[in-house]
Amino acid sequence: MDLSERQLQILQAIITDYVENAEPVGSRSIAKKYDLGVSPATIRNEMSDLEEMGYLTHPHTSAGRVPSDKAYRLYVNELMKKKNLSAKDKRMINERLVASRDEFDRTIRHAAELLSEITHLASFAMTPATNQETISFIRLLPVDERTLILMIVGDSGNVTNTTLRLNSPYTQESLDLLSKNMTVSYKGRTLDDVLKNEIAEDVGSDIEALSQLKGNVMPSFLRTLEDMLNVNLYMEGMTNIFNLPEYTSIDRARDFMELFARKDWFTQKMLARDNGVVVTIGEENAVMKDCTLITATYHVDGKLVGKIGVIGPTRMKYDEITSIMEYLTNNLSESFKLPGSSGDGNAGKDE
Amino acid sequence: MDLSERQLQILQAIITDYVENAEPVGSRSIAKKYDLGVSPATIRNEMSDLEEMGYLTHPHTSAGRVPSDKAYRLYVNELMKKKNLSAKDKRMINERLVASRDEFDRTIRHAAELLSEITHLASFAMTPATNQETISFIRLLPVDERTLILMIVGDSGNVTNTTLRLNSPYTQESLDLLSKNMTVSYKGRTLDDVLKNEIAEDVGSDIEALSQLKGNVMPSFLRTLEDMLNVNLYMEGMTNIFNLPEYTSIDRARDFMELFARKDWFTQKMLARDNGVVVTIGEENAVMKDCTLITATYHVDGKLVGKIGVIGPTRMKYDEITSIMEYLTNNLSESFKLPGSSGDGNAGKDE
DNA sequence: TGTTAGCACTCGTCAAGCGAGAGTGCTAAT
DNA sequence: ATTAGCACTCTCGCTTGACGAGTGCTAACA
Repeated sequence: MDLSERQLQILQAIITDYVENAEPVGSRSIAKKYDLGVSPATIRNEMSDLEEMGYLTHPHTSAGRVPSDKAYRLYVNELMKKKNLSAKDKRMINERLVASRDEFDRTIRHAAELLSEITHLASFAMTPATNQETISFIRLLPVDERTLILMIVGDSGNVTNTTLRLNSPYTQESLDLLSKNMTVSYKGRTLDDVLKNEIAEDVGSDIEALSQLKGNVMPSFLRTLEDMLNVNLYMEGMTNIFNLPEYTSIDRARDFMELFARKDWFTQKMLARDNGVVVTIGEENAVMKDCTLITATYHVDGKLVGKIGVIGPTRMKYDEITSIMEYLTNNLSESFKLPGSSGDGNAGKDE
Repeated sequence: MDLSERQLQILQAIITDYVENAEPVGSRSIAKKYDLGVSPATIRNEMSDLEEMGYLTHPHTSAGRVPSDKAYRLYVNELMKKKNLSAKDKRMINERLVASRDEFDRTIRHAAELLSEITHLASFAMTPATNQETISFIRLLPVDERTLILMIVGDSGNVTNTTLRLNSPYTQESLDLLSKNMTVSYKGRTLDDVLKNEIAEDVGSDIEALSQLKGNVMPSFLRTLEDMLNVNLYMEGMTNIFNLPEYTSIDRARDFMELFARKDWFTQKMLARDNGVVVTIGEENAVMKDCTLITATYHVDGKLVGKIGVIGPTRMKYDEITSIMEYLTNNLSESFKLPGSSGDGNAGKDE
């Protein structure tokens, strides 16, 4: 059963008012503030119907109405109009977001800070998931007779390296051989794949020196792969929620803060979300049943996908926040194109 | 004016009781629980004197007494007896603290987790400050015609490296030359020194190619030094404080949580503290005036110094917590000795 | 038939008042 | 110097009553 035009207007008014004031809104105040051309009594009747349909709830008999998750969902899907960023917010992002590929993590973290500053909510940002990245080549570089650098180059140009110190000296030949050896074995395979299957694989080799070197290198190799796979999560502005009336109860505040302590879990949940701007409201979301979570994705070289997000009470300015996040992720994606590339981010890439 | 034996006993009893129950303690309950052989009235008189001397305070006329910062200070300095770790805590540390030099940061973080789990308070751990570390040598390693690895080796064996991608190709000779060049310039100088003075120094060189390469490398070099200097701070168990009666007020809880958001500032404050086990109570400490902060130091190779710490209300079990921290830092220091070294951690080190 | 005015009713909040309980501080007796 | 006794103070929990906000229903109206 569809809602009438008037019901939609009333619902919209209630949502607007409640988002603003965080207090149950009554029929009279709607009639006064929003010019709907009907009396409070009529509004009351409509409200009663809306409540029956599940769009509104009632804290207690004589309180005003509060929008339900379902109402917000309707609002986000149908009623919400795209909002233009305020000049102030736009300027803030343009001036303060100094994105640089070289300092990837710092940029990401910065974006999260900015996001929480603008929205006055808690926010986070994650570096891209790299489990679909494939290995281009592996190289071992000599440092001194017992020290070497292990370098892994991924297909998106992602380069990671670690320094290893062995218990015994190695030879230059075995180093070169192992480099080739490993490159042949792993080239084109995804990090995920290698990490999961490599433990079982045999390390054996004909040449004694090589075999020994490989035995020394493999643990570091696997650990480095793991590091490459790790998604970094930065959470910012968690304490912002203390300013919101819904978090004056210690218990809710505590629950919220627990997110901080469960970063790994949270990261997993966020990785599982779809790309693009995604809004999950209240019960819809698996993280905090009484919060709304909005995530958006940015791209690196038009390929790898990272996420940023905002967490707050279901009562939030959906239109503004989604616009801000869209703008911000577009900016990030633009900054993270390969240098010199113009279009899809694949030009100028050759190994 | 010194305290009498009886006054000390009473003070001790009040502290013990208050630490346990978090409620103002009255004369009657002390007389009952602790066998001091005097009546409540006598205790009342003594309490009154103790209050006059500043060891106790009075929330209001008809409440019991609460120990002041000064009382805790006296307790920590004079009254407190070293406590043996409970077998349970000892076992927990021994079993769960898998310290490994290779995964330094993870170990440190783990230590913080453990500490907050045992003490049920908020805790933190910092990686060592490296500002006194000196540079041993610098090396540039070729990867492909535009990519190279910059490696900086410190005197304590600390190795850091970054991958650089240049806009234009470089030559092998200029690479070798620059490596030597930089090593000569920076060998023996502290990271701090180089970082502070290098921006001013002239990049100029006779050879054009070298000069250009150097211009490309220097920014990364400086940034990498900065990374080496950065102390990592891990905070754990912040939400533990929600279980304490002193943090049922949202405002205090918020103030506490703000620490999370001010990690840089916090790190600076912690670096400024003395080594060893340091207890600062309430007003004594510059971080949170109504908290107690206990820090302790661990050593790496008997040289670099990192810190772990506990933050909580002034009402805490000083004896237990200091013992735990001492035990934990000893364990860490032991684990972070150079492999193969026995005594001062300087054997087996040769470049 | 949809809309509205009127009114009784419900519920939460706030302030005031009261009694109980805990603890002190003083005084006088030991 | 210590202690028993007692008046006094203050908090806490409970109840009460007034007030305000808001609803839901009914009857009148266009």
